[in-house]
Amino acid sequence: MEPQGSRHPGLRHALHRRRLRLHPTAPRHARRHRRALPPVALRLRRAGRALHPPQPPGAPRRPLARRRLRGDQEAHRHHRRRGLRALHQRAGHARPLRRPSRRLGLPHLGAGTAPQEGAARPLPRGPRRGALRHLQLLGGSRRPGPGAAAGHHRQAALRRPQRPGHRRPHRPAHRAGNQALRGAPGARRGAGAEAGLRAAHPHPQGRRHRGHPRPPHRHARLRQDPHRIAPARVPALLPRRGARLLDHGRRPLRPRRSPLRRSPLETPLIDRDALARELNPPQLEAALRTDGPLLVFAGAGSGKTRVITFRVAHILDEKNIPPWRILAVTFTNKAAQEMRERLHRIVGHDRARGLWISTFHALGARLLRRFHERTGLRQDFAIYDDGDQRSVMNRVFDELKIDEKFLPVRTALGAIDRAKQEVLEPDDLMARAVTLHDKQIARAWEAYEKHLAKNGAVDFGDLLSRLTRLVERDASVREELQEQFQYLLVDEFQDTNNAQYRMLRAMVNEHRNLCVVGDDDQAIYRWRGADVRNIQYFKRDFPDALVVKLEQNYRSTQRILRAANAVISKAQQREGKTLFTRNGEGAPIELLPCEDEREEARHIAHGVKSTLARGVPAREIAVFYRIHAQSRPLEDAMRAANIPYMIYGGMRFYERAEVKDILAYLRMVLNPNDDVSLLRVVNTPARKIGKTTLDRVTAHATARQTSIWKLLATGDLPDDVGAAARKALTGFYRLVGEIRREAAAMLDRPAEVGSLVFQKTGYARMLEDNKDVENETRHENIQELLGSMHEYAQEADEPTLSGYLERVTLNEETPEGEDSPKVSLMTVHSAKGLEFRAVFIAAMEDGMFPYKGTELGSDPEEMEEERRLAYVAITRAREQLSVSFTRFRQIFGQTRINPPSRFLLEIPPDVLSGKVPRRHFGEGSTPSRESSNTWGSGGGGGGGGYRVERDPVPSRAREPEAPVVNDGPVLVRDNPAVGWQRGMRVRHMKFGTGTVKTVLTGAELKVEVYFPNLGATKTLLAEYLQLLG
DNA sequence: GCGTGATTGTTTTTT
DNA sequence: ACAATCACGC
Ligand SMILES: Nc1ncnc2c1ncn2[C@@H]1O[C@H](COP(=O)(O)OP(=O)(O)OP(=O)(O)O)[C@@H](O)[C@H]1O
Repeated sequence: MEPQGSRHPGLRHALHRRRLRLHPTAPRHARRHRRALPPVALRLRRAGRALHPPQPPGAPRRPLARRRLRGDQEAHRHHRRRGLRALHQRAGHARPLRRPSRRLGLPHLGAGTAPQEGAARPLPRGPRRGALRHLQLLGGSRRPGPGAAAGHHRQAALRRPQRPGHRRPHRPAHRAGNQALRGAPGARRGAGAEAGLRAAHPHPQGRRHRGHPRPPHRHARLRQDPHRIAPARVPALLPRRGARLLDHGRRPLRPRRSPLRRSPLETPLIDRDALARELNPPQLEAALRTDGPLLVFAGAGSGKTRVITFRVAHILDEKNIPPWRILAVTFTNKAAQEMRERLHRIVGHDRARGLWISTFHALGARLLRRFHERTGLRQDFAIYDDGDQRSVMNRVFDELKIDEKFLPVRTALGAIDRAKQEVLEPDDLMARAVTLHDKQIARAWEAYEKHLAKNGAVDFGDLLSRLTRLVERDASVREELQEQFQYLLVDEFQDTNNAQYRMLRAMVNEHRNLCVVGDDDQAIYRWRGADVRNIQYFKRDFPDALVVKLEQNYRSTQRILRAANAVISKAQQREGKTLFTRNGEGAPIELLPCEDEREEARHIAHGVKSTLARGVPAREIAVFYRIHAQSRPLEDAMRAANIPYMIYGGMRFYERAEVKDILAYLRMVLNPNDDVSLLRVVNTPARKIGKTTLDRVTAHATARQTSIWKLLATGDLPDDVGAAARKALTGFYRLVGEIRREAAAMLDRPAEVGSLVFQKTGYARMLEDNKDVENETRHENIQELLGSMHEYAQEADEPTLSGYLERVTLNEETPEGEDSPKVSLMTVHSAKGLEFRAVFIAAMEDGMFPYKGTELGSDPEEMEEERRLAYVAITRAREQLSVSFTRFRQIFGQTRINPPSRFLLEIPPDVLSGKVPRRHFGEGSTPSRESSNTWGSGGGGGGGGYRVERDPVPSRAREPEAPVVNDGPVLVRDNPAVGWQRGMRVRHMKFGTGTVKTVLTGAELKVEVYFPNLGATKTLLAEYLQLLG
């Protein structure tokens, strides 16, 4: 297998690079340059959006009149008025997807047979769709894409191996849930994982399992079942949510993947019987009680999302409510995507079309565009990301002469963001400002808003606060929305903030059909302003709400659940809930003690390999870490082990300078008054427009209360701008003007505009002139960007440049999915809501996970959130969970020595494969090199533990650059304080007593010590410290 | 105006 | 470790 990896949105994808033949840089070669400029052979593809659901093959595009759904009529009028301008969000449009008609290797789904929400099914395999699409592209029904990018795309597609269609067993492959591993679900029912749980339910045997009666003891099942379904034959064994990740969110666009998609008519309606089959009694109640307020309050894996999806299905199918009257929202893109996907699966693409399923932010963007004239925004307003915000704020600070030392820009922006979460305005902040600091913030905010307005932009926070304010204050908007949205549903409600909750409350109409679903134990976004108390507020505000509790977990093994429950039970404030499972005991949770993070990564890679060897498909395996910075060694190890993996988040593709440059030009195409974008690119490529000139022009623009562009247009430049600079500025003005004129006719083809920009601005030339590897990479990245635009244009209903830019800033762009399954690497935060058969959690150490809250005097709430995060992490696992921790960890340029996570110590020993050592060095025992892998009690313990053979060659971490790691034990032996570690009490002759915060290694052993009486942390040589107690 | 080398922070998690 | 910013010299 080819090593491959990808990062999304900033994808690293070596294999793909090769396929694309964009350039021959070998991954290894490329990697060398990653530091400076990660080589990104990003293959972004426009992901499926429920907002723009596809149409089945051959389905005629619905007539405009019908597609133009109520709520968007107004927007549509605008659209007409303004031509093709920036109208990209409308319900219910679909571009016909060209794909082969499929035959289904499925038993007939009888009427009334509810499709399994989470269940994947065997699918017929036609030619690869991606390839097909491209072939058709070549066929020329579409205009040729932009230059090289499109060409590469096409060629790449052509070159990609075309696997022959696989034969699928003629039975619905249920998801390989922990239960039901043998009893194939009833064909009749098309049921999923829970099939095995229902004694009453018939169990027609799958071919493979014929003759294996369901074992009487569920217990034994997990461990015993040797009959894992071979992954290769059952691609349908997708992780429920992981599927989205790995299948790259295009599922909704891929009807052929769904067995339900033979034709819309064959997607069975979700009638009461179907519901009753698919849901347990409390779930059923929650799904059926469509009217009035409802709170589903339940632990992880209890089927909350399932309730939402079936409830929507029920509203659609039984109550015949048109889809555009149903709004389902959550906080993260992933959760939204998940709902969307599941809904499409159970209800079919056709009936799901037009549902409003989105994140709060995307909803904000969509509605603000629809009502833009009520808020004084342009319809195609830009959305500013962090960097843009910072650059606006820098300018404001210059203007107001605020000293960054006194008030860091990030502090100001943070305060503003928080204020926006509370739907406040600058005046409110000013009114409650006490200190000069507060006042400066309020002043800065005011100026900041002026700049946004002038630039025709909003920031992330605005998407929420402006919409909330609008709905709360503008009666006509409110009425319109209340009229439109008859049913509101919120997933992950515990992670909503004030603005979001208020938005919901304002949008709900007199019927109050608001269903919220959440789990206080999974509240992990407090740091972003989310407030779990919204659950309480909901009960207060809707006292007659039906509260449904779900207590059965359908996801995890007994052991995993016990571990999770143990960790969360120690949480300070929680409502408390029961959560049990009828699933099997499962394998012990495997402990992987490691020397350092490289070894840890190798162990994990090894573990992943064995898991794969056991037949668990790659897409059912995930590695979690607390922070992105941990991903690198993991990636390296995966690559070294030839494990296909995919990584999420981290350094984003769209944050790369060259990409942002092009995007900035594109924003200028839409709105040249966008000073932020202008300043970004005015001298890129270099045009001899220097800082001095720009400072002057900027100041002038501020003084004139106008945009830089307008100054250029009128020639109203400050006197002290010299002739050369003037000329350069005029040149830039002309250039952008020309581009804009040319682009005007192709705003519906973003990639062409992108290509135009790339060429005309001289950006392409700049990269070609100096052909070093970095520039090649940049070039490649831009090609990828163009490729993603092209994809977007192909798959969006109504592609617009503004629509593309919005997708990018809202992070909705998802990575291209090769069909090859991949192991997922992601942060725990991104994992929320997903589930995997096998999960590896890295760095379970105090100081890494929990990452925060371990220091003296830190907010206890931080630790609480870490705990909940640990709960989330553990509960993602269905069958197998491995946790690792290291003795030495190099992170942020330091080597730290952390004890194993306190959360591990709280897990009952009987669910673990071994003992968790309390600290790294046992009393008196100086770990020697050869025993370094067996400190603690090693991973031997219960079944499933494996030992990773020691690398005969010393790992790089132990080579010269980190001699202390090598000699660690020796140094430690030299010092009476055996084994320094965090949390130790020490005395220093000057500073008194303190607590060890961090153990650093270098030429000498240093530690960071916090001295409470000083209120400060000092870095000291360990030899000056005396160990207490 | 531009390129360089030094310095200085900064590194959680997401929209 | 690393990026972004700054100071300096051409
Ligand atoms: N009644 C049921 N019968 C069979 N399977 C079920 C049932 N309810 C839920 N499941 C399955 O259990 C798993 C967890 O469900 P779901 O994701 O909806 O839970 P959740 O409460 O949203 O979890 P989380 O809070 O962790 O996001 C899914 O695979 C789902 O299909």
